[in-house]
Amino acid sequence: MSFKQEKQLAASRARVMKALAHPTRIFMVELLAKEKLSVGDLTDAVGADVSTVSKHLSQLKEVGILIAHKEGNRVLYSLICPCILDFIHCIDDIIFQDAEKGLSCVLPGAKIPQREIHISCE
Amino acid sequence: MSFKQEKQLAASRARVMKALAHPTRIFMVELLAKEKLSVGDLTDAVGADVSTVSKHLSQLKEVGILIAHKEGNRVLYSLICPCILDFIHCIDDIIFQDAEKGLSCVLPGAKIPQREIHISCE
DNA sequence: TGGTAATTTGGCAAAAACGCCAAATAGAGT
DNA sequence: ACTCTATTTGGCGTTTTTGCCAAATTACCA
Repeated sequence: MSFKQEKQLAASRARVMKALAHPTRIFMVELLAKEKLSVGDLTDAVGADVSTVSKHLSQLKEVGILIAHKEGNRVLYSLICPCILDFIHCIDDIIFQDAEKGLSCVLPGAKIPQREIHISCE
Repeated sequence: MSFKQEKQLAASRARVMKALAHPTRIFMVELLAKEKLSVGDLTDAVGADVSTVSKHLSQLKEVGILIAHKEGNRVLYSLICPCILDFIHCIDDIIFQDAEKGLSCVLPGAKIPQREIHISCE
């Protein structure tokens, strides 16, 4: 792969990564891993302005993480690729490690939910 | 887990995610997955200002993705948690999907490198 | 057709991220 | 101590992201 192509790939990856790089958006992705939810549902769940939530969802849809379909009055969002969850849980390993080193900012005492499939971090 | 704790966890996750959400930083992480490299090595590899590269590396170190150790004159960085790679490759699934839908911005013809362990997307 | 609820869009001000320069720091060799 | 190389840090202008408001859009229902 050429240098230019490698850069391009990194840019694509960063684009997707960036869509996930926000507390509210990560939170919503996790909720959507369990079930389809409407914009209103998510707005209630995360406690932010509807328009803000809508824009966050657009970003996630834009990069292909979420898909939307209308159901009557509402728009239901759902997670396209469940592997995103493994993804997030891999991050948890890092957070956990950080916590052990006193580096992190996880709330002391907060338990990071266990996952079934563990991608071990050495 | 309380609402506040969930928010906190999402914030921690976003913090790590954000560190990865940059083309240059992702690129460097991938290089570092293969071998330890110095700031100078990476600067040459990515083609950016040294100070910029140094700051990018700091960010990755800050959140516990990289570790640094001095070797004589230089500072060698290396990847702490190899699962980051699975992580990145999961993103590739999304990019690939996007490409199929004509949504993405991957260079046409660019082959996304195959990985051994496939976390399938549905 | 008018009204209402759900969602998206445009706009804008505040905050954060970026990248380069110049200056400071740290180590190796002379 | 002096120099050279490697790296980090401070500063600063530019760009991007964020979040709220108000206005527009869409679908349902009377």
